[in-house]
Amino acid sequence: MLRMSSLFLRTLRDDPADAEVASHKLLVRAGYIRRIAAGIYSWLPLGYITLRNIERVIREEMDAAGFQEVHFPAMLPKEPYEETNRWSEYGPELFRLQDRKGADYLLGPTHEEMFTLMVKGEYSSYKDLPLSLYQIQTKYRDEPRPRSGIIRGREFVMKDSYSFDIDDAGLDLSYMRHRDAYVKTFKRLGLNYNIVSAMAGAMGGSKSEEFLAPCPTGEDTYVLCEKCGYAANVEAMKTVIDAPAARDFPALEVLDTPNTPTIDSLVEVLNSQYGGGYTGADTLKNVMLMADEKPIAVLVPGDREVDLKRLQANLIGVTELRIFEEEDFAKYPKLVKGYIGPQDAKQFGITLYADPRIAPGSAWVTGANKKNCHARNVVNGRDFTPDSYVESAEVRAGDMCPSCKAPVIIDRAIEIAHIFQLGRKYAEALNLTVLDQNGKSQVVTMGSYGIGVSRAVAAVAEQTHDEIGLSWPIEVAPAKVHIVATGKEDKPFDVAEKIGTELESLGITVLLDDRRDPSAGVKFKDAELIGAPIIVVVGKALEQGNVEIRIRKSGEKSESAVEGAVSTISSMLAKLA
RNA sequence: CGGGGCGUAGCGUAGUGGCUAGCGCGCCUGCUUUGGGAGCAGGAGAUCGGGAGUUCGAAUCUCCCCGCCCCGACCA
Repeated sequence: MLRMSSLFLRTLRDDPADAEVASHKLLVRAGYIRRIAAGIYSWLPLGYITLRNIERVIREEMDAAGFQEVHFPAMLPKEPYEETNRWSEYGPELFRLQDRKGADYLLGPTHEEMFTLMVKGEYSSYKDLPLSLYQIQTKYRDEPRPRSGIIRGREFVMKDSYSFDIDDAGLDLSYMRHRDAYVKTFKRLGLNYNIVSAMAGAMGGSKSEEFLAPCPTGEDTYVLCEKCGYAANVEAMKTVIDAPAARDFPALEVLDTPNTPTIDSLVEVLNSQYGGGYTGADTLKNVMLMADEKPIAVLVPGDREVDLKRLQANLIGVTELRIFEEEDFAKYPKLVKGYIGPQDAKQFGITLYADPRIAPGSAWVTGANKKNCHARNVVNGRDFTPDSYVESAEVRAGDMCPSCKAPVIIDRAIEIAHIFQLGRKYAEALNLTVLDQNGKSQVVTMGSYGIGVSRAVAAVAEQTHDEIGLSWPIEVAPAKVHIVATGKEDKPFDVAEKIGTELESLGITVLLDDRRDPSAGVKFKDAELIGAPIIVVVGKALEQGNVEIRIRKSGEKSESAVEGAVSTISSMLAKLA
């Protein structure tokens, strides 16, 4: 039983000056965490219990799914990461250090290499697979900008699992087993979340999903269809548009449009000189980019920006993408800045990509590749032909849901987990193979599955707190019941002690406020700030032989006879679970 | 890395060249109080982020450095 009289805890009346988001403010005020350096936090007793509760739930679900826990060091030698090239690819985000001999080490940002090598060291037959291993470990990433307290730290706790299979069908199965385990885990943690399709991207896998906990202070934006439940990362959002009606457009016509280097200025001139009714959406923006130092043009509707992240995620095989700079324009003098059109892309030696919104057969107003001139009735398929289509235009609220065509919303969320099918990238790089039935060597295929454990503490706090403090779900709370004894007599303290002891004997964790000095008000405020799901007040009601039971979340209050209090509380807890 | 803001006691803060750096919370002692962050009295606690400089005199002005927060870039 935790006792407030001796608990290492100091709650704060004021919000810390360096905190912005609710979880950060409240976790500091309630004495759960303290900042040590940017993105690096210490856990005080209440915080550490909470963190371990989340770990416990995760561990139980992992074990129940048949995954086995192992543990790696946080400090690792450079060599495995050199073999997969990540020693250099990870860049400045990797914490590096040297031993006394000058040998290079790193603090693990993620452990694919180590798991791969561990399995390689032990197993060599298809009969050993499938296998899933996991660990709960402190990770280190020197983030360019740690933020929001514990939500994005440079040191954080992560549960990472890896699956090993002989073939793709096995990987699919392992993936689904992890996905199911995550669904169970987050239900127990009381988190609201959406499972969102994501881009496997640089990790080189085929399938990837993120578990996003919606919350206004989240740093990830994603697309959600409230009608059918479709959810996708902005990068992975598929564009659907109604196919344009087939019709014959008049021949391409070059217009005199002086001083119209921007879409806005163009629309204004079009409407004043060439008949009204034009909007930005009728124009075609031709954005010049360098993809691995090769020029490409990306076509998007004039009223939308190119979303570089989205483009990059969908441009397979391109590692460096940047917008054209002055010197690039200097190398391609035929490109007239502000008046570029796709008509002459082939002639200029530029690869032409189009967003799916630039549908075949659609007609546009676009640059005429001549200063102060634009062209209209520029038809896709007649006057220009994209080399390929790629999702590149920004996604907006109101865009059509790809599965049910209802307008989608854009929502913010905290990424609490990411699962993906890695495939054979690491197994190949580190030569993890097993012999198959025919005695032939096969490269193992892998999946990788992460949960941000310390981040989950913040995510739960974000989703469950209210104006007066934290308010934990039962499985997460540092104590399920917070008993407050008030008054100056011994009796309430004795009764509180007795109820606490009985609850603990039933396996119900208790935080007992047995402090004699602070006034009742102080104790109530602290209890509300700390956020145990049930607050029991032993005080005034004792005159009638009662204790007061409060549900933290709903604010609901009731009284119960002292004798029946323990069973009342335990059945209330069962109902809250 | 670009832009903005900040750094004074454990926490929140006042103090734009002049006396011993002020206040609130918290902490200690005593008395009173005890169901919504109590009252009175007394007390401890500060290299004013660090260094250099200007000045008779620097928390305050100048320069350099360090750290922190926010927006952006970036980010399994």
